Amino acid sequence: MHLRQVRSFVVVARFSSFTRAADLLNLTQPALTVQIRQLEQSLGVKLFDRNTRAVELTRIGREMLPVLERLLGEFDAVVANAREMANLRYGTVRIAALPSVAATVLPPLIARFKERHPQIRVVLRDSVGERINAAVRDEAVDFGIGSDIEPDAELETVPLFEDVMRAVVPAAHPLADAVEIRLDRLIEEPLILMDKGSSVRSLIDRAFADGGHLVVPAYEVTYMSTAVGLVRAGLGIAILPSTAIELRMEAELPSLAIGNPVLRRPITLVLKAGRSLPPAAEALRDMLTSWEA
Amino acid sequence: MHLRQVRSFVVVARFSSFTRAADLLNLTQPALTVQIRQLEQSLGVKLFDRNTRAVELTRIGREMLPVLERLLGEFDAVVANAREMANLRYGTVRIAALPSVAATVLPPLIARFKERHPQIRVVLRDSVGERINAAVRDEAVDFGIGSDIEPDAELETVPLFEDVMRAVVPAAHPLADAVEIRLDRLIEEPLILMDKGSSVRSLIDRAFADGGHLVVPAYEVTYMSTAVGLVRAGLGIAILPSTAIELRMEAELPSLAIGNPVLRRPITLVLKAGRSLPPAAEALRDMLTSWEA
DNA sequence: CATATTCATAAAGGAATTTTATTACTGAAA
DNA sequence: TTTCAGTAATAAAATTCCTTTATGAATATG
Repeated sequence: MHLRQVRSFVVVARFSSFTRAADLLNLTQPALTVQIRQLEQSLGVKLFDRNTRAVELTRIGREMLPVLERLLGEFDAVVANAREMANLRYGTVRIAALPSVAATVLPPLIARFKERHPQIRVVLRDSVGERINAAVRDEAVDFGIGSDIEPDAELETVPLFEDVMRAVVPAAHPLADAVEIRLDRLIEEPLILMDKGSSVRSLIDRAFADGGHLVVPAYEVTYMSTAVGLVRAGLGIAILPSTAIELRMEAELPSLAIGNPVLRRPITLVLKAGRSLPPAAEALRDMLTSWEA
Repeated sequence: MHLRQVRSFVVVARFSSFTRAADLLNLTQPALTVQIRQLEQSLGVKLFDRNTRAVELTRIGREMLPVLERLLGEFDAVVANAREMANLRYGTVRIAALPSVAATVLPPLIARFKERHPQIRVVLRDSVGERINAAVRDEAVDFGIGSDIEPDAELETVPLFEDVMRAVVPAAHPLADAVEIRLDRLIEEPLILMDKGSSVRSLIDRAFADGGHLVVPAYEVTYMSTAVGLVRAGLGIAILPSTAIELRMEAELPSLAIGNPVLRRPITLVLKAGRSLPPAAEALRDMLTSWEA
């Protein structure tokens, strides 16, 4: 049985006429006659009683019509649904991102995306690096945004931008007017750092270790806003990603570039290798990769 | 979208392999590749991520698989259902018949039919002549069995057999040993006749009228069994169709042929003109027309 | 590094479907 | 009753579509 035949059956039944049905279907009448005959043969039952003057459903045809019509409608709905996904008029994008990115870079991007594609749902999950990779691996998310991804055959990474660390100092601090500070100079100050396990912290620990230092932070916090609060209270200097600083504090607190070495954190897109994305996710990814910060 | 493509989709998904799926579908692998590509194009979305080493559903493919599988199953169920009807393994036959026929000739016939086709349901409705025709006309029944059908463009009739009227007399009646009786001789007896409106009664009234007589029955009954009861009580002579007498009373009561004129009632099959019958109804009709009483 | 396996592609062949042209039938009108 | 108009069925030709054959490209395995 072919769907085309079923479609023809429904139209012939509706019009009680092969000629008019053929018109609507953009077919010639003999083609339609053949289609109905084939459908009847594949079902083994007559669907229409027809002569040159009238076409009428048989009892069995009458019984089958609503059933087949419903099934046809469901098929069409599936197709329509798929096409809406293809046209970005329906769908969901699932992302896992580092909290710093999820809180700063992504919101305006997602806002622009929603503006363009209001019917697409975006699910954003903030997680630490390792969980991002895991989520991408089991396809719990369409893609992830992380940092410092170790090479993994299952994962494919695309560099997005580099996040440079800056030192955030209290307004009253003697360094407040400086432009840049060397990393080893910071060791003398009470430091406010992110928890161990965060990608920002690993980067800082590694940099200090490379310089022969061991950091003992004055405060360890989970959220960047806490770090900012501690700085504002004059309790120490925080080392935070520049994206977060630019977006969240504006001119409120002074921040200094860190030199020698510059602390860079590459922010990368994480994709499951060899897997295509749903159209909506692809569109968002494209906006992300072509994005000028 | 074609059902064939959907079928292929399901099989490829099940096997995660074009080659093995093609095997199962009795196709070559390139043909299958083309089918899946076409399906993807008609839907506008990728269903599989594939390389030469692995075939895996995309997220959208994974979402669509159960839906399409269900729809495919429903289609197959419709086809299977139709084929079972064609093979007389499922279906219903609806008949409207005169009460005398419904009570006597049909039961053994239906019994034989059910023996041969146990899964077919037979719905038998007993009605008077006019209602039989109406039921056939609006296709409330597949066919009818009546008598004395006036020509009607919408109806087609097939003679089945002739029902001959006989006089049923009480065992103690002086005529009990006779073989035949003339119709005009019956007028002298107390007669037990069916209600006006029944086809048996019309036949009798007409016959008497032709002979210049007006019948005034001693009893008018609705059911033949009532008539038989009255005869058994010695209250009169009943004029009943021979089929009914043979089948229901056996040797219990004597009955006489009626001569000059013989009262015949043609029993005919009534069909809606130009309409085909469902397979089950056709089978029962065939048994009926080829039946030796 | 070679090999075997697997999916993709292109061209040729074959199958199925559609169109064109015609016939046969039916109901309505002359 | 006959004719006419309209309709579905049929047959053959043309076309479209699909499948196969042959081959290529990619990748994991030994």
